[in-house]
Amino acid sequence: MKADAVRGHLDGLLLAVLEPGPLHGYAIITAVQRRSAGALELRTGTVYPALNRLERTGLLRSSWDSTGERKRRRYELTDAGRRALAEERSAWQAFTAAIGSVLDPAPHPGHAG
Amino acid sequence: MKADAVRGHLDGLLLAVLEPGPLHGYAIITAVQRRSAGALELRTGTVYPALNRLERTGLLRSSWDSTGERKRRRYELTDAGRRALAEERSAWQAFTAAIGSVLDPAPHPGHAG
DNA sequence: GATGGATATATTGGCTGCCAATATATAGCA
DNA sequence: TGCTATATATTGGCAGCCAATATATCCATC
Repeated sequence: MKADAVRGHLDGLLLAVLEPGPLHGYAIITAVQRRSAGALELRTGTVYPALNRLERTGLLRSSWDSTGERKRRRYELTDAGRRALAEERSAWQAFTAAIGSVLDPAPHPGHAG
Repeated sequence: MKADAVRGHLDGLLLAVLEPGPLHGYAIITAVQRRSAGALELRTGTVYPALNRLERTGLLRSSWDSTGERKRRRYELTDAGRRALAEERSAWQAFTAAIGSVLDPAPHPGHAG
């Protein structure tokens, strides 16, 4: 998978892995990696600024998790974030349909043949 | 569809619309638009440099079409272009599988419940 | 014969958005 | 004391597409 591949779809990825429940940044990275079977290896320079931005725009909320060990920032979806995730999913459907139909055109469906 | 959406997939689109037969640049743009049901509107500033690049790298070959009317440059796939198209298609499959599996994870298939 | 739109090709400058590199710090193991 | 994994953060760079612009022909309309 080429490095730049997630361009334009990053927000959806981050929101999606946070859907089941809160995670901290590092765990978000490993979750994306795991769920994509190793295909997507996001960089910290990609993820942390993005999380920050998503919090600024109200799609995520964060809190410092001090339950014991290392300091972690725990991110969770807001209601707006859940709505945005739904939009990202339908945008993804539209995107793959558009590119897919050019890449592999359906051979004239409909009107009997 | 956001303007920047084709980023990273442009070459595949151009190669794909040329698969059935040669086209000139303007027709390539309208073909992409038609095959995507209007979702993808490529710009000349996107397409012409890309066609040029694809010719330089040997995936396309071009010739000036002087059969009558307006001057047109006719592009067609080379053998390398056909191979590249096949690669673009499998890369697209891998890409959509990767993003898709993060965006809509399959709920634990296999190993019985 | 002038205007305007569709067809057709081409180039330049700019910006978005992700990556690579780098920095810092803790914890556990050898 | 050194190595690896965990954990967060920032900076600089640049690939790649778009917007804007330029040119030219053909055809319809006025």
